Amino acid sequence: MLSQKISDGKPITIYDIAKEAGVSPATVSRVLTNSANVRSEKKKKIQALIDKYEFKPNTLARGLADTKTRTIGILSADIRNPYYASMFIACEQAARAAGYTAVLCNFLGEQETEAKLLKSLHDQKVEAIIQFGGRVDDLASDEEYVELVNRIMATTPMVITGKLDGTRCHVVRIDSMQAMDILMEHLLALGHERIALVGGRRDVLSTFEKYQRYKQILKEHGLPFDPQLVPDGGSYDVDTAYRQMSELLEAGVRMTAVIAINDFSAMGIIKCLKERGYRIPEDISVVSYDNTYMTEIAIPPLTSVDYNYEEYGKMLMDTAIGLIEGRKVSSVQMVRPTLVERGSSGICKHV
Amino acid sequence: MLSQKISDGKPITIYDIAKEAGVSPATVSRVLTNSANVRSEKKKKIQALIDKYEFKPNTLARGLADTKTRTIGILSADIRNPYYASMFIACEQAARAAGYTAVLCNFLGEQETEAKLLKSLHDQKVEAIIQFGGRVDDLASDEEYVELVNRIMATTPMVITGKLDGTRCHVVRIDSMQAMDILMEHLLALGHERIALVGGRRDVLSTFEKYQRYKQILKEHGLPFDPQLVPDGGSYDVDTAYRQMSELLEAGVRMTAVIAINDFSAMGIIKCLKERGYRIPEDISVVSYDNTYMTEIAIPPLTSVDYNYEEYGKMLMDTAIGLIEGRKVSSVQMVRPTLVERGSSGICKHV
DNA sequence: ATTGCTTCCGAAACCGATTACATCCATGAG
DNA sequence: CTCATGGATGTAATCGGTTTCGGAAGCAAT
Repeated sequence: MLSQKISDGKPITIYDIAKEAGVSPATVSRVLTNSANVRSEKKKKIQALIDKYEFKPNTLARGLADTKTRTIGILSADIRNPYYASMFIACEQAARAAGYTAVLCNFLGEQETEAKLLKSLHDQKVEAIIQFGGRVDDLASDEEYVELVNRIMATTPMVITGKLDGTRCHVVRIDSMQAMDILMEHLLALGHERIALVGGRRDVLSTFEKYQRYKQILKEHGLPFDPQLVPDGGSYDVDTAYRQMSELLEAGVRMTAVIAINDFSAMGIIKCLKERGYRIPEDISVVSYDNTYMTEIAIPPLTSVDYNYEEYGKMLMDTAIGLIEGRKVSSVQMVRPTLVERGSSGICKHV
Repeated sequence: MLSQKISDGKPITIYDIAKEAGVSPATVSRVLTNSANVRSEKKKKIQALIDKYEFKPNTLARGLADTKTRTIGILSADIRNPYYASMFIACEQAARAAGYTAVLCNFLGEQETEAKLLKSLHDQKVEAIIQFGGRVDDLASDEEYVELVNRIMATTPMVITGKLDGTRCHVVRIDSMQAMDILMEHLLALGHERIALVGGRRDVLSTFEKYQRYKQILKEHGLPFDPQLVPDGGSYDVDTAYRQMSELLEAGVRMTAVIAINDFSAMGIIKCLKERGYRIPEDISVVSYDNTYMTEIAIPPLTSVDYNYEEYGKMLMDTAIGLIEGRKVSSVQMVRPTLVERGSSGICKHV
């Protein structure tokens, strides 16, 4: 019924199985790990006992013996962000499927904690570390952090979602350029030409890339670039976007569509627009990135770019496990974003 | 700089420290665990070496030796729910502060996975298990699950957020009655008398209690109870609440306020009301439970009952750790909810 | 100096697995 | 009929700590 003999005092060990089967512990271990041939008659007998007692070898003892913890550390900025939560879930599933355990640590945006937890994961002897959020997503590498990561990587492979120049971290990230292409194509096709880009900080890699791509696309389409449409120094939360949008409108900047850097920002933008009597999408279209459940909550529902979290998380984890198990893994992989059209974007009527 | 000698091949062991300090490994262990007196002179010397090499005892070896993993399992329904995410963060912090590691598992609402993960946590030899969501929150206990939990509890204490009759699980939960009191008091004070209760299923303990308390409060105030105002068989998501609310309105049920079972439901309700031209709170007030960040996103911002997640998570973890360390812990503890007033509730004008 | 207590500390057992090495046996080749 | 060969298995070392046990050292009182 239940794993191990729980009601007894001491749990079953490999020795108990060995004794009852009339073999040595080594042989039991061999069938447990399938590491060597065992006469099929004995093998069956041993297996029967393992099943009978639902014997599970002690993780610690095993780990100590073969120096493998079968554990992967996940360093996350803040799991309360639905974006990270979705990725974690995918990682967790992938890990479990491969026989690993994922250990989650949140540093809550604090750089000191970020470093501390990274060390701590390493000390716990996780076999690989996946990090999303924090200094691995910044445009410029933090020297101190690079040094730390490099020391850790001497023994433990790391997979990150951004970049960290000066390290050999494996990277699995979203193709931000393409993410911008998708939204711009969508909006341009609807006839929009004055498109604002609100939220985010350009010292974050993905945000910077979107900004660059935004300019490039305009140029490719022969459209003018108006710096007023792309305020920097925002953030990724509702309030900041609300404020930024207010400033834009108060400055008299005209636009027919807004690209929000994420769904939170979009919510702030929508709030601001509605308060001022704008209709969405009739007067102004709003689109965003992340495709979290907020998109369904918004009125109207929000057109957003989905980052395919399941696939993303699985790629992160598969990469980590691949590195652990010595498989060849490409050092940079891209996740393809996809557009999810909803009611917040529509034809531009101001042309 | 960095924990352990990372760049070297082999990490430092207690033997290395012992040798360099000219003492036995046992003595080093004693200062490490502070388990016995060591002449202060030697102690200092040993401590200096520990600091110098940033030596961290191998977790697995230590765990194997003293049969303590210093790990606490957290079984969660789905961390993507911001409610659970906040609780997990609080648990994680409390665990870390006490020298434990929290291991998170999500069963995503699947009962089979729920049981499997519970067993798996036990097999991993976590020292205690905290569960939120799933069958521990149901009104009626699932027999099969009770049996499983009882076997696990023979060796591993469990702390849950609801109840599980037939087990000795420790309980830390929200005072649902009080949570209802708070909202009803708030609405009654504003003059509302026809108050709908939308969302949730009454086979969930907390929802059932709220429903019961709702009726009781009406009675205490001499107000009539109209079953039409309290549809059952809902859920905790946006869409279901949206549908339920639509049905209510189409059936011609009149009301001046709606209590949503959680913020998600509230969002569905608001959406429904707005689509039909109702103004909030002028025509109908909407209030809810959970006080997640959705409350700030809503237009108008949502009056909601906060469950004090930090305190809640910390209580859960402190209880778990207390049980592990053999302290006396009361078997049922209640978390006090608090009201957060925002713009979605206002004076009843229909009197 | 002897006795009696503590206090301090080292040797060795132990936690529960994996695995290197040695041994044994069976089999097919010569 | 022997010998080489290789598969199956057991013995024992090992992983890196903690902990029991008992001896040695320190100190006060006699």
